Amino acid sequence: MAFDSAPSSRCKPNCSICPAGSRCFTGGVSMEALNQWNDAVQTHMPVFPGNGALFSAGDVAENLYLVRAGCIKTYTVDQDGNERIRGFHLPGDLVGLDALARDRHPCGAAAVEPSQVCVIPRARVAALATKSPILLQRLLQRTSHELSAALSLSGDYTAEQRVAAFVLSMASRLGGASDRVRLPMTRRDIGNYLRLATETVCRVITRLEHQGVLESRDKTLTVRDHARLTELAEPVGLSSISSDWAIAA
Amino acid sequence: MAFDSAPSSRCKPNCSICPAGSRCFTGGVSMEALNQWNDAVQTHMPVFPGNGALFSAGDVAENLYLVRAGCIKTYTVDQDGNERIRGFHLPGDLVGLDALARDRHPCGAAAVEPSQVCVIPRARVAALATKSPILLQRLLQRTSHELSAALSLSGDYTAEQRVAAFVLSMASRLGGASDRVRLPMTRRDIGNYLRLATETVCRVITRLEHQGVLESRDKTLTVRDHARLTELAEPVGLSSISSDWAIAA
DNA sequence: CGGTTCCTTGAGAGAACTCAACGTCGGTGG
DNA sequence: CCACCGACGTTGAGTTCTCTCAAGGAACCG
Repeated sequence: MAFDSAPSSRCKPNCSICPAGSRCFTGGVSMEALNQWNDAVQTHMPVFPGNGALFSAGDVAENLYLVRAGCIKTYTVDQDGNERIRGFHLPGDLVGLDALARDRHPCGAAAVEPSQVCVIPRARVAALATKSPILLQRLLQRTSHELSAALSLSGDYTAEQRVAAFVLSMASRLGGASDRVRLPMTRRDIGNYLRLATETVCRVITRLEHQGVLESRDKTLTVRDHARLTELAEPVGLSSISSDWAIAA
Repeated sequence: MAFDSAPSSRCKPNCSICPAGSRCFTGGVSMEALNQWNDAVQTHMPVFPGNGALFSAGDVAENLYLVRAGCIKTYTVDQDGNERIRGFHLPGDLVGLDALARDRHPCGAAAVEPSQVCVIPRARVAALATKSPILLQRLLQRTSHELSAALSLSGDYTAEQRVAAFVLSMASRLGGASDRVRLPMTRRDIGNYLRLATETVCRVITRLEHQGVLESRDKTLTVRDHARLTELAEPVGLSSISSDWAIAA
């Protein structure tokens, strides 16, 4: 909410030199559509953990955000004060999609690590969607991808399956070709997102380490047995969802 | 799949006399938008349980469907053959939204009870979305509502909370003012959807009956203690999602 | 160098699952 | 007409997985 009204930076971004690169929402669209989109982007700005939220649940949805760098989590807070993390948004991801059809944000958003987001006024998004079919399609696409991810996690999977799917999903979305995955969020956040106790997340990672599937060091995991991890994650179906973003027309 | 290519009925529906009435996706839009929508509706047709699916996961998404009457379930089948129900679609609900941004259906759809659906060719939907902002908004709205519902159920709630939320959600979506709720699907389907064993669903309903909260008779439940049921369901937040469809502009 | 947060490991408890059995209902065929 | 069969709903008993509670160590910060 603090940032919504008072961005601390006001430089106009240029999509062609964005660090999110091809992982961006706009990846692969025509130059014309990209320029339309770029025109709609008002500014980009930094977001830091602990410095207040990007926006809070119930706030008037003024903007749509696009993660340039870092990691943004969205969450709801129930009346008992318990946080429920709805998703982690990585570079190229949109934040605030679920407010497109409403006036207000149904969830809050905050940085997990020092991050940067592009700001797109909501009115510009709506206008753009009617002008550019490809961007409209992308919006629907991302929204339905989020839907699929949510549905995937709503299954009754074991802790091992959930963690395996999460690791693979993050690896895929971060787009690195290497086996190393840096998880910027805390174990508590991971557990909250996967609906597991923090301790269970730790235990599972330890167990997978003993089995030679993973290696854990600080916040970085190294995948040692990719086949086994995939086998574990397969029923959840989370990884297949995030990886086809770039492919779809 | 069978129906996708060979509808057994070909009568052009008229939105103004539809049994789904105001609960429909189009509820409350201008007459002009409604007519545009009605033009896009190709036909309506019956769907029966056990007679094959409306469409299957992986099928080319040719149409969007709108439930006129009955109940349609959408589901995925994992490689072990286990069905995972993603949602129940009641009169006025759209089926196939998650395929809007793709070529193929990510899930299958089948009737839970004898039902009727309107058929809208996918190409017409896309065209309509760019022409009519209100219909586009409704599409995004419904998609994000489904997202919210999925996220609600992904929480780690107790069996009692899940069942309570489900009953209230169904009651609200069926739109009846009475305390009676007919659940057309089997206990197995309910359990599958809520990620509970069939037996657990039974036990919970029995327990709620003993507590004087519910009364169960065949497939119809009667809510005796609405306050208690709401209290139980509240943390899940499922009921609040489905009930504001008619309100939003 | 205290204080805080995060990560990790252990022990016990509880909720839901699995396995199993039984009653009911509706359809089928002898 | 009735026996049989399968699907569904319900209830009981034991098991398992994850959570809760508890504690210790490591990293970070004022």
